[in-house]
Amino acid sequence: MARKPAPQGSDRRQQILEAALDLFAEQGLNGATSKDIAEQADVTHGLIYFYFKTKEELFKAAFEYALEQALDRLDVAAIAQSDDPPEEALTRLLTRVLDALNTPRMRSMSRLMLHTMAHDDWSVGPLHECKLHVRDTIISVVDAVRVYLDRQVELGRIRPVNTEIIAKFLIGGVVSSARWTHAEGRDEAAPEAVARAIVDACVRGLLRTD
Amino acid sequence: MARKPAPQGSDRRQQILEAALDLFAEQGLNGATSKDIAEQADVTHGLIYFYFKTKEELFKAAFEYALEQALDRLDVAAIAQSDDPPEEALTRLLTRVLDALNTPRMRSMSRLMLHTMAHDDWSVGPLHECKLHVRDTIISVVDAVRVYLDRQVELGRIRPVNTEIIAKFLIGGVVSSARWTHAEGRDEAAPEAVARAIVDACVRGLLRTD
Amino acid sequence: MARKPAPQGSDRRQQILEAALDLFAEQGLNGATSKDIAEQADVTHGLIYFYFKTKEELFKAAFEYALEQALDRLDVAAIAQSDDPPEEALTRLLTRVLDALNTPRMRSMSRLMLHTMAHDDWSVGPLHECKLHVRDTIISVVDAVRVYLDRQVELGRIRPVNTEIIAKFLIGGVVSSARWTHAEGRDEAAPEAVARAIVDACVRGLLRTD
Amino acid sequence: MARKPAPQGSDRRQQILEAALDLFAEQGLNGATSKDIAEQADVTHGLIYFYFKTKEELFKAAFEYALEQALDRLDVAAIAQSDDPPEEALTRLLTRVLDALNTPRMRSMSRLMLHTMAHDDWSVGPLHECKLHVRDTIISVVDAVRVYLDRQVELGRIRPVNTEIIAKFLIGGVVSSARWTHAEGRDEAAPEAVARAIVDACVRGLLRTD
DNA sequence: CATGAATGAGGATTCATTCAT
DNA sequence: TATGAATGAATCCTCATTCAT
Repeated sequence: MARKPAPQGSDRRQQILEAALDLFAEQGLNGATSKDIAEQADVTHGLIYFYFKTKEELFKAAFEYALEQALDRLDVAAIAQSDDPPEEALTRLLTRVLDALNTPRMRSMSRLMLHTMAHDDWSVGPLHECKLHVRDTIISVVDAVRVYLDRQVELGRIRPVNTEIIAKFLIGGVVSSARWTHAEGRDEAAPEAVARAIVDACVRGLLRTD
Repeated sequence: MARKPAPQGSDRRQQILEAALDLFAEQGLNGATSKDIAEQADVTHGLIYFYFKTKEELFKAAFEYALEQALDRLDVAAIAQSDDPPEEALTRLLTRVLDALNTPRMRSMSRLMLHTMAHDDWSVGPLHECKLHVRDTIISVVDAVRVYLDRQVELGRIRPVNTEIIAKFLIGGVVSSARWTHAEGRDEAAPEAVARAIVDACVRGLLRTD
Repeated sequence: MARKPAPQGSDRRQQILEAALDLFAEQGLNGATSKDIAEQADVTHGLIYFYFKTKEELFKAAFEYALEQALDRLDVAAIAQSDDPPEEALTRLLTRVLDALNTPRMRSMSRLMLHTMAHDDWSVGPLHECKLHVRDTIISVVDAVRVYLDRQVELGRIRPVNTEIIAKFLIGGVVSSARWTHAEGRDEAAPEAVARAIVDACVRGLLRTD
Repeated sequence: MARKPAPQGSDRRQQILEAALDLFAEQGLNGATSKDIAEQADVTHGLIYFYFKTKEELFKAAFEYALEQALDRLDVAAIAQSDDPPEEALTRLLTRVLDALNTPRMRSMSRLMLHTMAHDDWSVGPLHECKLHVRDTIISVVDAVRVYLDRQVELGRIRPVNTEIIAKFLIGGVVSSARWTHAEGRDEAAPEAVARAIVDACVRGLLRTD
């Protein structure tokens, strides 16, 4: 996931990548046509095939470009290594995820990932690599959370629970609820409030104990 | 140009709907071709257009057909009205959701919903109605959970929390984690164990209190 | 051109014929679909093929049905046999033609004829017969006028001119001008006034002689 | 998927236009398939849609291309401005019209116009524009004749008649008679002889005056 | 007679991809 | 590098026609 040095003189390549990312995210692999992408990138149709062998290659490239940006933003390493107590650390994590998903670019990303994961039959070729890439990315995020939780268990700060399940659940829950809220078109509490509410419930539990 | 009599007791419309559901779910609206659908439905290509005006109309019909089945299975009404204590009621709910998502049909459904929700520009026509339908379905499920939680708050069984956020989070989390687990290809703990782990963590809290 | 006795119980056949006539006239052979015709005839799609072997047969049948009506109305025999002086006889003729072309049915007819004549390659099958039929009809009308003119020449009432050319010219001119006027959407002088103006010019000549 | 270089000095757009003109004229908008047109133009099927957005757009383009040629040939301005006496001027006009209609291209044109005018329901889109174009063209020709006749009336060379009606009648008559004669398949007197006969009759009148 | 489901060939249109320039 | 004309396979959809009921 280290950033490949940009090929020489590749403003155009970059433009195409950005346009592709937007359009693929909005319309899917089939929905976005190479012509549309060229137009949006302000580039001639044929040029796409100078920089990318096929549309699927372009898809993969756009995908990787996006995933890189996303991971940079989330900074999962910091999560895993944090020593802050659960309430703080998790609130920070979920807030960051929610914030990330609120930029248009990341919303595109998120959609792209859905599209990608939803394909049963991309079992070969560039599209298969995409799926693997997405899977790895999700795993790396979930794992970071799991590592953090495991340590907290060791430290005796949280009860011994199935940390893998909980990690998936935390990330998945916050992503889904962000998506749904957006889809509903409702304005909603600020990301941080949401994160705080979720963390409060999960960390302290729902039961009334007083 | 001739006409083969319909095999006894076969409902071609139904066959088409089922085939469409599977293929749309796997490949999306654009990816699944009308020809593929016809083939899978064991029906001639042209017949699709006898029963459905356009591909989008078919998509919508398949969608509604699936959503109905899904809602029947989940039986959201029972959730809302339950008086069981949180631990039991929520475990039952999440187990049911996870179970539901484990049938191929429901997995198709779930994918179909992702595809559908992911489209920003279906703002008119049959596809728009699909989006609304999905949104309504999600809302109805989330609402059932919220209603249940609200009552438990009133009854003093759980702390006063933002029940809307928690409801979304619970449902979203379990759906996402199911999807990811499936995508990883790993076999995993039985749905009920997952549900129990999640409920245990959320209801009692993660913090060590002893 | 004698009227075939209507086949028993053939309201339906009649309905189909009428509907076909309207639609073919408006949209041409290819433009009007058998389904449209069935719908307009208030008859099921399949029934058309009980009464007519193919769409082309139907076209032909509708055509003949229409030509019959048209010829009845024009009563060309009366023209040929008239002994009235040119000014009167021709005014009457042209008026009748213009009147005929003003009913919707006849306007349909006229369009149908245009469509039909315009096809170079209907050289076999029912469509060829249609072309021949139209040609014969036109010839029969033109001939009636020619016969009348010839007689008037014999009688010394009109100068010896090429009566065939003049006959075609008279009929063609009045038909075309009717069509154009209609196409322009302008309201126009009454048919009789038009006929009178034309006849006046042609019969007395355009030159100032006083 | 490859690309053959355009044969030297060939204008594909032009080829398509010419082919479309011929086929539309012969078979109408629906009758002529895009595939046929491509074949006749010696061009691949897909290329049509590179130059023309839709078949209707192509129809319109072919039409306009043809109308332009036609108007150039007829040189209506010269008619309107002529000061020659009626007999000469009109004979020249009608001869030119008849000559024009004798080239295959103009015969195509004439048929195309028939097809076009015959459609009641082209009330929007490119086809509507076609109808308007045809109407304008006819009007411009008829008007040129009318202007000429009006002047001759002023000059006292011809009697005061309804020049609009007569102009339509002259043009319409000569066009129709040309069409019918062609449809009959008969060889016929030379265009000039026909024109002369018609003009002789109309200008001097049919009545015997000696 | 009448129905309407079923068929399959064919039509318009799109689009990924190539390649001469 | 960059262009845009050219290709052809594939797609959605229509429609004349048939036939069991």
